Amino acid sequence: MSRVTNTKRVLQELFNQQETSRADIARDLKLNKSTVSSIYNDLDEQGFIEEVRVGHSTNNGGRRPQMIRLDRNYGFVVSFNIGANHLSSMFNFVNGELIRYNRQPIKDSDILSIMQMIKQEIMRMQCANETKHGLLAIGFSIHGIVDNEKIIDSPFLQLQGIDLQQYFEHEFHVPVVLENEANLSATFEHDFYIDHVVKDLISISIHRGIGMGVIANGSLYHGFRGMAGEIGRALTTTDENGHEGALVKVESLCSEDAILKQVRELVGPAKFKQERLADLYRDSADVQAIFNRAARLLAEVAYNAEVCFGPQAVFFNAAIFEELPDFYNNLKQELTKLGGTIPVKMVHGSRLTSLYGCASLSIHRVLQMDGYHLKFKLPKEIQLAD
Amino acid sequence: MSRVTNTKRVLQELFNQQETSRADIARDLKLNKSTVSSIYNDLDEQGFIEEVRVGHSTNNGGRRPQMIRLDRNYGFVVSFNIGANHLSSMFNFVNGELIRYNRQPIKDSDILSIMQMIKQEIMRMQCANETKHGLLAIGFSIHGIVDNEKIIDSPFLQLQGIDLQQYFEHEFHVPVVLENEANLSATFEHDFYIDHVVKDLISISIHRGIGMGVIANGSLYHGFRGMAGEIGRALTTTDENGHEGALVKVESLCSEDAILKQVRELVGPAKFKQERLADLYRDSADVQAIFNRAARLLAEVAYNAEVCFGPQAVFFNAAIFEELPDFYNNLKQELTKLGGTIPVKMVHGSRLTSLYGCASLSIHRVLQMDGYHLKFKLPKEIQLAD
DNA sequence: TATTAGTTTATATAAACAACTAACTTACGA
DNA sequence: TCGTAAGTTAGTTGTTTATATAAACTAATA
Repeated sequence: MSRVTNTKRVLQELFNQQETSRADIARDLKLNKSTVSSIYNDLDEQGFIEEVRVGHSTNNGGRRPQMIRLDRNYGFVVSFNIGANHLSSMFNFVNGELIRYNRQPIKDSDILSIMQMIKQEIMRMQCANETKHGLLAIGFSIHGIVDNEKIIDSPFLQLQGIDLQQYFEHEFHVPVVLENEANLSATFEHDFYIDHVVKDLISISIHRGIGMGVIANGSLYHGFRGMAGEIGRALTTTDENGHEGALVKVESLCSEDAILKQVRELVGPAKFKQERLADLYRDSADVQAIFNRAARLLAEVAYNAEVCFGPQAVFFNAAIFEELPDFYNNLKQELTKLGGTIPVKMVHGSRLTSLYGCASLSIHRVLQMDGYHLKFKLPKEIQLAD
Repeated sequence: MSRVTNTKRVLQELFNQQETSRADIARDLKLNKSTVSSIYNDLDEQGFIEEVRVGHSTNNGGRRPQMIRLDRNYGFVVSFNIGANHLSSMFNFVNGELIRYNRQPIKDSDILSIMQMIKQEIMRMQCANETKHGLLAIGFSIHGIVDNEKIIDSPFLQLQGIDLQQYFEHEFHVPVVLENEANLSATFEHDFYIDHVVKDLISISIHRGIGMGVIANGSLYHGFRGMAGEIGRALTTTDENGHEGALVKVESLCSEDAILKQVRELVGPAKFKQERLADLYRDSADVQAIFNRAARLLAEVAYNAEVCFGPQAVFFNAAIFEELPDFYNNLKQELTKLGGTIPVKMVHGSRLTSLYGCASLSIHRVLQMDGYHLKFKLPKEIQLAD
């Protein structure tokens, strides 16, 4: 093993254990104590190490270990999600812990003014910075196809030829990472859901469109030209009343946007604005019908994915499920009907998943730990329910 | 880099170039000439190297290189495919080249007598052996679910509790590998179709059942408990005449076995035996209808897979396509109708793909090169057509 | 004579090893 | 109860060993 590899393995150990010691690391990695000691000194010099406390001896006695962990004050990363009406931003310490989450409305959808907001947001945090190295990386959660750090298609955001990565790398002199939103949610579920080792999972995101992120063999799977998991673009027929309908995209029928649009058209814009979605659902069989069809379609899509990938678990990220648990329960029933057998999980706090996933991606990049599994603590704002 | 890694990289280079030289390897791997020289001597001692010819100098002069390649006479591997009526076996040199292919009928389907045949087949080759190390590994192509070298489910072959791996490892003292048939075909397409670099592909096999093998990020994807690609088990409705039918497995409608059974029932056993399948197809609209439905179903399945995985190419391995090209063309049309855009390839010589894939797997195992891409020469008995 | 292939020798890096110090627990005798 | 010896564990400091590189070599060409 080369020095570089061993250093990465020590850093990984430092990251993944709550706290550890040099002796522990040597035992776990089957390295000599002196090797670990040497690498430790390198890492310490770079500011990666925080001494937590002095540990206990065993019952047999012996010198007490100095317990250490990754120093979260090494630096921070920031992630952005440009939504339909809001710009979400999240700052995280290098260990993934939350520093600040913010969600601000976007008045006009002009890309330049959004970029201005992003810049301000970063500069504000840079002023308040108390970490050793400050800003380490910037990440963007993209609602579109991303291949090899390049945005191939961005249906919901007009970029007007602007290269986000290039601009912000020049502005802040740190790496800028771009990744598809569903892929980032999948990354979140893989890296933060660490009670169980899940190396193969799919994560279905339902927001303005529908996307699926895939973790295969413990790492994100992009497919050719980033096309993996583009299930929203799958075609289905609009066969409503028995007679065969036209071929349309799945997401034009059961994305959050599409569903809300159907409900709005059904109940009228006034009532739609006044009442809560849950009330509209409860009181109207017609509204329920819209959701039932969406649930059926989503179940089909999820079932197909389950058969193809044979994952260990399926995750759903959808604010509309949180708002309307009946919708989710309906979907689960439809899935069972089709023959689905894999555990299905629903994320409470789906607004945050792609940002946390983005933080993980940035941190991997900054630490040059791509391909290494870093385990993050599940934030308390997010729950994974059945 | 450690010695072990560098040795593997040199061996990989030796494998993947038709012929090369020490100087070339040093340049390609960016290693020092002396490092390569040292590793070369190790490999030479082990018998991996064959000196081919003395190369040419450049126009500037200079000593001529000694051209070398992997010595195929290092040893051989053997692969078996236990089919419905036949036992296929294939012997390959360590570089993947064919030594012998054999297909013999199985009189009774008793597992013990099949094992006896396998043993004899191997011993016969061991007698004729002229390679340095003889038999290196034994592989089995399994029509069923395999997880982590264990057969989870084998619907077409009654194993009666016999552990193939354990038995043959004890008998011949070489590693025995087990892998799913569709996965092996996918491995073949990945490792032998080397004109284009294809890191993400799916390979659909239609024989007694229907299976899909997946190469993701350049390596075989198994999914949780080997369940990836079990598309034959997907459910579909038997909605024939407008009214909704029962849920049945896809492979119960469009596997080769299922199709032939339907045709036999339609035309009667006598006629089915006498005439060629192509003639039956040409002469009967009813027979065509059976195939058309199968084509539609297969297109659906393939399209779903394409959307989920976003592969660079889709391969079909099916003897029935070779026998009936119209069936395949039909499938391609249906795929286009659904919106498929990915290149589709059909394998001529599909009987051999899983055996060649198995050889690749065994060779990877023997050389301890798992995770390294070894490029094999496409055998002339197999063509990949559009 | 310049150039390239490949080997030999010397040197630097880094991992393992062995022996060390530091700091603890336990057992036991006074 | 105290004190001390024996045993255990953490972590450091030379020393040895493995291995990659660099430099200097030989061999063989245009």
